[in-house]
Amino acid sequence: MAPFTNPTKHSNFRNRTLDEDRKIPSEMPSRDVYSCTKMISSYVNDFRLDDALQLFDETPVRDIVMWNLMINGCVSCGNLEMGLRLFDEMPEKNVVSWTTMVNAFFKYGMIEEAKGLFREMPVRDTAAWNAMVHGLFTNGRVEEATRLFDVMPDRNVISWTTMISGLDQLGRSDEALSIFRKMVGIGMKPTSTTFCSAISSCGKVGDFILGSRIHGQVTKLGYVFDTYVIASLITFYANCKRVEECVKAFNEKLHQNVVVWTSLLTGYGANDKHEDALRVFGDMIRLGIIPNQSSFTSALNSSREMEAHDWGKGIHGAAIKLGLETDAFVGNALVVLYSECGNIRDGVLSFKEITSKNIVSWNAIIVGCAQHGRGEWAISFFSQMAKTGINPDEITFTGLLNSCSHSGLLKKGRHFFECLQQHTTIEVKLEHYACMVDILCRSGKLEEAEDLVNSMPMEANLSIWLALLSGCRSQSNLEAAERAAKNIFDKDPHCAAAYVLLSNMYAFAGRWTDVARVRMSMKRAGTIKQPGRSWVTQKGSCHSFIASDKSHPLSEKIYEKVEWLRERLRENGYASDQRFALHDVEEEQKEAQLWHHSERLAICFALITGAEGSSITVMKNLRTCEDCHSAIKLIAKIVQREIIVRDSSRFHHFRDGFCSCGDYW
DNA sequence: TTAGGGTTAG
Repeated sequence: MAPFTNPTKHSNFRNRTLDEDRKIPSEMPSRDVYSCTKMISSYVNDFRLDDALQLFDETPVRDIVMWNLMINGCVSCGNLEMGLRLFDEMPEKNVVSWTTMVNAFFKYGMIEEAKGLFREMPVRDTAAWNAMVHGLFTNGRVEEATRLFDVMPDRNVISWTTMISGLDQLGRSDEALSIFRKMVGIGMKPTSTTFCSAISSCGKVGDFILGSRIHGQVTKLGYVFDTYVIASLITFYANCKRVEECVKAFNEKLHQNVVVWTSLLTGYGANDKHEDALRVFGDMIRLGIIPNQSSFTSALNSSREMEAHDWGKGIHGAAIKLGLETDAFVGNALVVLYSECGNIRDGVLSFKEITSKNIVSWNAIIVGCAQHGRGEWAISFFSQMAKTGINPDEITFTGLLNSCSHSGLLKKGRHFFECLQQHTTIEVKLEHYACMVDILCRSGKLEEAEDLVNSMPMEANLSIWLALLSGCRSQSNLEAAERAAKNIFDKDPHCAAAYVLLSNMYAFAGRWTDVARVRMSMKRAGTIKQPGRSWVTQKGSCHSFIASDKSHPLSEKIYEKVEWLRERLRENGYASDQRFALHDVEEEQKEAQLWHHSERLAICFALITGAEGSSITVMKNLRTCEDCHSAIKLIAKIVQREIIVRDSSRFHHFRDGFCSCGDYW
């Protein structure tokens, strides 16, 4: 070890490792309290509590600063008990010691203990009062915090800022802004911290005028280069849908701060500019700014919005390298990304990686399984969730009921609905009724479904009546369908889905006069049927098709593939179900029409462009027709590829001549 | 220039 001329006074600890430093005090004849305190502080910052405590124990002379630091160190390293023991043992306590302990209790959610300690304090300064107000806010006690602020003897700028940020963070940004106005009114000068919270509030309530005015003020005061202020400004402009202003605020200087970058990334996402968001994410990585949990969450959400499965997978890889895939926010985003991009297997794997699963994680996986018709998986996840002690909420039940509907689980569906109504305090909402109606309809219990709609405690909405109407279609019950349709048209005379369902039902029954009548009323109502559209996303580009579409650059090859498949299917004895063509045309034309449905064009596009043997994912805006459903089962078998189709309500996994929905959708 | 109180993205 290098000799020291005067290690006590002049040792320079910079450029040394903690362990090198560690040797110094024990070799010194009399330890300097100041340097030991500094060392303890370093250990604590590195979460090396044992080393900190050892040094603390070995130090013969300990002043109150060291005691206070050690208490705080125990608490911030997660050992409240030790902190409390030191607090009890310390020979003399000052106001800082008491405040440190009050904060410790709040940190662990021990509100009553914190309040008790505050009452016992022999002396309370403004910082102690501020700690109380802040602690109450962070534990959700808005009213108590406000009351305390009202009665505290002195208020400084920190007291006011605590109020503003506390209210803002608990969703009461309008009240936060009135406190801000009051503060300015009495002549109290806000600091950059105050401005941050006020700007955040402006964004949440959409007060563009006040936010811009504050922006002017912070510029004048020279706070505009403060990273906190910049990040708040970017988010404020994003919330106000002023993306250009976000970019302007960001471009004020070259940033190295991850939060500022993430604000921009998230801001783009919040304004549906997902490509820009992902570009920002790429720039961050190129510039060596290490993305954190939030950056990953936003980037994954943007990938999901773009249905860019391959990009999402790349971002997932980057998250794994940083060990962030186990984080709940990142993990939840991954589960939703994968399941919405048709890849429920990776959704489940990502879910399993999450270390601390929260209600959002459980809901994400249950809803994901529901969308993919994996009812049994969803129910099994639900039982696992119950074992962890996390209580289900209304989303969990929507997911469960949807699972039962998409997997045809009538008994389980009834059980969960009854459970929701009788054994929870969760409010039964319209969507729960819609799911139950769906379950009953799809199990052939049309009458019971109608009874349920008629006996509901609230008025049925459009989607409930539509669920019933769809049920009537699959049961071919025209009479009940007409009743449901009447209720729909009473509410919305423009409902395209209802016109289409009804007219298809008449066409099915060969009642062409009624078909014409429905089409006529649809025309009179000025309603236009939404055209069926299917698309495939590759490397962030969306290739979209409508029926008989010839606009794609690869159109010629796509139609060649269509003909090729048509021939292969015919060889396999496939006969198309021409009831789905639904037009008064020659038989041959009807078949050709079916072959030019958008999903078949999209599948052929994916077949000629995707890698050999890889699975194909197609998204569709409407429900897949039954003929396409049968055809795709065979196509999957012939080309030996998995074909995943997401229609308007769920995912279908076609493989080897079968569909995961079991022809039940 | 070693202890307690307020801030940014999701």
